[in-house]
Amino acid sequence: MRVWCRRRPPALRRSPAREIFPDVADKWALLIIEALGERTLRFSEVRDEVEGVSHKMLTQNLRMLERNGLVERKVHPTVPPRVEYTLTGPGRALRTTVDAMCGWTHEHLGHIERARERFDA
Amino acid sequence: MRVWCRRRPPALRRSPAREIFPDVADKWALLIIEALGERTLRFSEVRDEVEGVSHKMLTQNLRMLERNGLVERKVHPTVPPRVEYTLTGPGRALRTTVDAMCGWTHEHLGHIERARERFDA
DNA sequence: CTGGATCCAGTTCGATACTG
DNA sequence: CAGTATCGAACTGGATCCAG
Repeated sequence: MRVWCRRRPPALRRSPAREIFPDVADKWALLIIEALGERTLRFSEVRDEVEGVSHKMLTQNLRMLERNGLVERKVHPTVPPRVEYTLTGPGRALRTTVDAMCGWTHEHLGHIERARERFDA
Repeated sequence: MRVWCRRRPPALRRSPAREIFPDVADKWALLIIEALGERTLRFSEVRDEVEGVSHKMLTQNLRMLERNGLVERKVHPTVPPRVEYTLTGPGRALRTTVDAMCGWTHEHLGHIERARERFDA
């Protein structure tokens, strides 16, 4: 298994990875992954954790993440149904990079806000 | 300056960081940041580097990145005009996390493709 | 509770044309 | 070359309703 994190990864141009990228570089996808973290959450719990996500967006994105093997979906055959979502190994690996991105956001919040003020003037 | 990368960053819910996040967690924004890297590129060079980006998307996103202080825009008053884009400090910091995400994509490409086949069946 | 389907308002995006 | 403006097609996403 190649470890790309050490050196600069290859360009995304014309790469098959480029086809994956849009699924991953998406606001809702990343927020859902971040919300799940190490936990196992029910559909409604994820919805409560991810501020502002609509029912539709949540199902769509959870389905997409499941399709890509980032999230495991476990259905309990009860009534009412209970469906639980958990990050898979690769999903958790991606989460660490999302964490870094969230960390970056918090760290540079001030810089960004100042830059915006300057720009908007 | 708090360093969030060590521990898990705070939740994005109801945070001012959450307002920044959509700008950053965007396909074109991340691809542009990745394309710039440590280099200084002209508008047309960025366009050539970022596969499939339209003129309009590129201007919009470069403007947005500039507004957020992630990219510096330098105009040379020549004719024809020459405009160069470079990542700022925070921009370069973000790029390292984007690198990690690209690395993750390459590393887990196989897993994702297999998961997709399974799911689509 | 979970989730699929439908409708449609609003947005996005690409193409095109035009400016300095 | 870089950038803006405009237009229409395509898509997105939210609301709603129904089903298991």
